[in-house]
Amino acid sequence: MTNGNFPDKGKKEEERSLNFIEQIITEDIKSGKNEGRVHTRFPPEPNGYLHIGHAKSICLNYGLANKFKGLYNLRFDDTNPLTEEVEYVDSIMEDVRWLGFDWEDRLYYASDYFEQLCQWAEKLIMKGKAYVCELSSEEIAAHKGSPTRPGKDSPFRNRPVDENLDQFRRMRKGEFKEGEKVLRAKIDMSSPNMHMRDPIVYRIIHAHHHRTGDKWCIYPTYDYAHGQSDSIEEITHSICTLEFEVHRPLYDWFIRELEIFPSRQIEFARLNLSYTIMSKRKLLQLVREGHVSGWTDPRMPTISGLRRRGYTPESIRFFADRIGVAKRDNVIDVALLEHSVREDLNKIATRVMAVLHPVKLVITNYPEDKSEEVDAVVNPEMPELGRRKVPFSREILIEKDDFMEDPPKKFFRLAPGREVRLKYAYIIKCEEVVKNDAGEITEIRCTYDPLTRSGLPDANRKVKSTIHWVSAPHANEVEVRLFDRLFLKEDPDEAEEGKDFKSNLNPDSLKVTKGHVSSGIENASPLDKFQFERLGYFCVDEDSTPGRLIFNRTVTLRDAWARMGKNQL
RNA sequence: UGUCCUGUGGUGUAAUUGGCAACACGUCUGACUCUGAAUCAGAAGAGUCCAGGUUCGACCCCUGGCAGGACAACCA
Repeated sequence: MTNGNFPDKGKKEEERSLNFIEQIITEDIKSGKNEGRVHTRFPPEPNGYLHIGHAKSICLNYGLANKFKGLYNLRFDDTNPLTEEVEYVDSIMEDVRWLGFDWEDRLYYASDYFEQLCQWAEKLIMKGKAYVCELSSEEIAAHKGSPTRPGKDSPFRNRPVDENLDQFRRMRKGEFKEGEKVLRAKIDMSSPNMHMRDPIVYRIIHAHHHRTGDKWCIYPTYDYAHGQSDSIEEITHSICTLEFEVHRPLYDWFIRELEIFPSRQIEFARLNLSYTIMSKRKLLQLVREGHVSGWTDPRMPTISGLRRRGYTPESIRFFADRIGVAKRDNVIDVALLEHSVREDLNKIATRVMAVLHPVKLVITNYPEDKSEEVDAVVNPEMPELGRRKVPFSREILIEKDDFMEDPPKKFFRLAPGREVRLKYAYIIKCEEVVKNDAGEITEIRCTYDPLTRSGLPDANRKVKSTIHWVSAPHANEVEVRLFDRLFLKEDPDEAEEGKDFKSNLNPDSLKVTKGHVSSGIENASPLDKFQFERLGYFCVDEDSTPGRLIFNRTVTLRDAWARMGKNQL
């Protein structure tokens, strides 16, 4: 895995200062902790698709291991059979692999550790550090107190060890109903840290698990399973997001009581992106309620959505690298993500001319029966890819926006009496505008100067701008999906009273239109990336059929003209 | 009226035994241009949450505030 298109990255890596996690690891190595070994892991729960926030975590974990010549594991945190599915397991593996990370033979599941976890639970019981509690979930909550009020002991707290052991084994055998009993760690009901108030270790769930089937009816909770899984895999640095900071004393408590390998938990601030939601729950809601076409909808911040949108793994890794790692809450400007793709796509995307909002242009002094081929570059950033022929004829289509009947001073595209260069072809001059009864422009009539054909010795007369075009009789018709941000507000959760994030959904986040493309896309297949010159980057969608290509707009090009308009408002 | 975490340009991240704040995105100029892209050159923008203290000197150390966030799921 390289960042070939981002040359500054690898070069400056040495000089770049370390983030706080790298500093911790550096110190650990220096002090000889874990014999200098570094082993990280990415532990997704298979209850949804991975999103760009996960990408940050994946790049962090795998990047750390790479940097310190260590190892990384992929581990599914599958301790809740109610919400987890194989569909998610599969998508997660695909996404991590696509991002460019290879876990080799280190693919694990927390569910593989259920037996060990259960043995350790018995160990806690025998040490008098865990007990079976028969309070209802409401009663347990009530006994828990609040952050500012201490809790009360459960009446089952001082059960004898034998009884606890017997009860727990009967829980495992399936003798009880869900919610009837739980196993709790015996710590401190008056701890200022809520997580230390006799947290639940095992609960009864009579449900089919995607991997263990019906073997188990008791399942470990996150707090109990996660740290122990880290320990079993001898993870040295267990990196997670900030909300688990308050769990760390409990994480350490289990490891200490069980006397097992001491993994160390380190927390960092999760990624937030402007105009984007990152909550799996809310993303699921968008999917279920049909606001998007699914988890892979190109407007979704999911890895699979971004992939379908036309993002490259390189661009996402570059982005993850740029945003940094720290502990303070942050909101990254979505413009940085867009900058990341543009930077990569500029270098790799094949150039093609396409007109999305066409208006007919007739070159009146061009012979009616003639057509020719002009010479175009495949990608100016990679001249070695060679050149391509583009058909040209008397009738072409140009972008509506590239013509103005009564242009302001700053507009230097086509207008009556003005000259403009047709990219790769001739300089033309607008002579006449034809309108229909409604006053709409139906045709622009121009003359061309045959001596200005690109490549000719006298072709380089200065004109104010160059526009793209498509020969009307040769145009390939395609479907184009123009995406815009899914939410109108920078913080989608900022909604009016009684409304939620969905009230900020952008009604125009998807516009479907017909595109007319010149040659160059004949052999395109899904995920192929193009730049439609002067418009943006586009990617072939998987919904394409042999007869009809569908293009997704990944991002527009930066557009100084559009920005001028924005500033005037 | 708890515990823990965090506070540096618009945004994000730096400043590594304390030496008057750097980089990226964004913004704005200008050059170049057969993509109003890319590229190149440049500019504006923070005096580091506040108040004390230690020190020749503090973003960095100490004290006290203030602000924001996390924690009361048999979710992870």
